[in-house]
Amino acid sequence: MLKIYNTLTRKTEEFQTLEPGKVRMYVCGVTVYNDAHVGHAMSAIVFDIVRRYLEYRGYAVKHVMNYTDVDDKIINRANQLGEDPLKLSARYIADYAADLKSLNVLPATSNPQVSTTMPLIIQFIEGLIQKGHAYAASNGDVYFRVNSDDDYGRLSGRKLEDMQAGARIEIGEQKEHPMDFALWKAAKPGEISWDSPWGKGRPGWHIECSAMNLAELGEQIDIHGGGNDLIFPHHENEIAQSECYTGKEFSRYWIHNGMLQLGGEKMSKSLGNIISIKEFLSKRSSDIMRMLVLNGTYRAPLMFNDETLDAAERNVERLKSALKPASPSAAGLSADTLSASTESATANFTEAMDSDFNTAGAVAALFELSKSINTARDNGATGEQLKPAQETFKQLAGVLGLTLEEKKGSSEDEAQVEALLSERTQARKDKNWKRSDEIRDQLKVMGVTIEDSKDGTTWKWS
RNA sequence: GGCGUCGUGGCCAAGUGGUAAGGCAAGGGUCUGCAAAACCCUCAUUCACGGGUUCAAAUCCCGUCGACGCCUCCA
Repeated sequence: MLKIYNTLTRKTEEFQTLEPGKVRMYVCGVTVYNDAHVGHAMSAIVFDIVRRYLEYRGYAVKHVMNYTDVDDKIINRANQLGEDPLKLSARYIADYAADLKSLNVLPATSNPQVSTTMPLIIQFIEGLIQKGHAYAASNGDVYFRVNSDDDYGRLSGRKLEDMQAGARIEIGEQKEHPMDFALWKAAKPGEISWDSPWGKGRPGWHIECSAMNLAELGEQIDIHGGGNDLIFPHHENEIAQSECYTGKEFSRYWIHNGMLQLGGEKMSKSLGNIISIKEFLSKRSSDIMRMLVLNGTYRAPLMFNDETLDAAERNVERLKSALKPASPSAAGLSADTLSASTESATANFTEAMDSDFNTAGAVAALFELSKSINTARDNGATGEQLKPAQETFKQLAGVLGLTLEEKKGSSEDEAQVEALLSERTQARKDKNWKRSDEIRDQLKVMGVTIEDSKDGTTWKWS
């Protein structure tokens, strides 16, 4: 039985879907105006794992991830670059999709955008006004009336009275209550805008997600996810809008990932301590990023530094070792030692993942199995004997989204490596250790690691 | 100041009442011409601190200290 920690109730609860066998999941995506960073990667990977595991458990998952392509920051950036804001965001949407692909994150079932959801957003706001949950100000802004929602604050555990200290009404805003938030913002001169019953303008940040949820998944969903920095105000406001509009409970489970920590601080655009996904992937593999996430707890802060990354890299290498083929000279094992360990590893894997996606425990189960496979191979197991365990191993690693693929080089480089290796093999036959070690050093510089064994020499790019 | 999450070995970290998973690093060993990889062994009587509940607590309760996140945009 799968259990999930629900931010809404602050408890770990049994997972039950609205509709048997089907999961409707909405995850807040990114605002597209510059390169995505490894913090975004963490979030994308966390929910990719959630999705993959739900599918492994037999659910049909409808996974929606939005793109915020209408926003102040996009407009500012577009002005700086002298580019059309929607062109700018289209560019970064393509860019982010490519980043996700290189991180082995499965594409969402759909990726709605604000700019193409405009009629529904307007309809949504009109509905809220009709029900008395929103009001239009004379300047063309529309605000959500927080006092009209008795439950306001229940996701973040705040009370309106407590929040007023920090709240301020900006100059030019015409709010009834300091915590009222914008559903629609009147256009400033020269800004991109859409026609509405309240004049030209554009949507506030939160309403888009409520509208897209409704459009893509209906009035009620099973899982709503995002970074824990979105709990307030974004998700709080989404709940308020959606529930006031439909009169029904919006999402049953709220899942929030913790923040990536760089030097003891959250990595974020505003702090400027950013490492982009592209920059990361130019130095390390996507499996290493994913292993870093798997090694931790998705809800807790994740330490991102050379030490934790090096450990993740070693972990990936260790897992890869389980997939090495049997020795060609293997005599075979007389007894089957692997099927029992395969079974127990699978059980441990599932048990861990069932406990609120305990990926660290799931990886530990993979290490167990990897050790059993390697021991069997060392003891002379044949390829046939290793195969079932290795297949299970690959399947479970795949549920976590690990590729366990070796790096690839160009064919010209490979030809050169092969030539050097055959020279080295001859040198070793001649017991010319000096030349043999020279070649090994030379290959090392080229980025090639070699391993000698009774059955010959194997190599890989490192 | 308010709300929330959390403090487990050198590092990352699992474990929410029954006597401390796993990985990295470190040390020793098997194998190897030497390496590398793999495998074996060693590595927290103790879970921030102080009280309390219990036959029994890292796990529950109270307090203290500390870290991080949110309260403005943020995955």
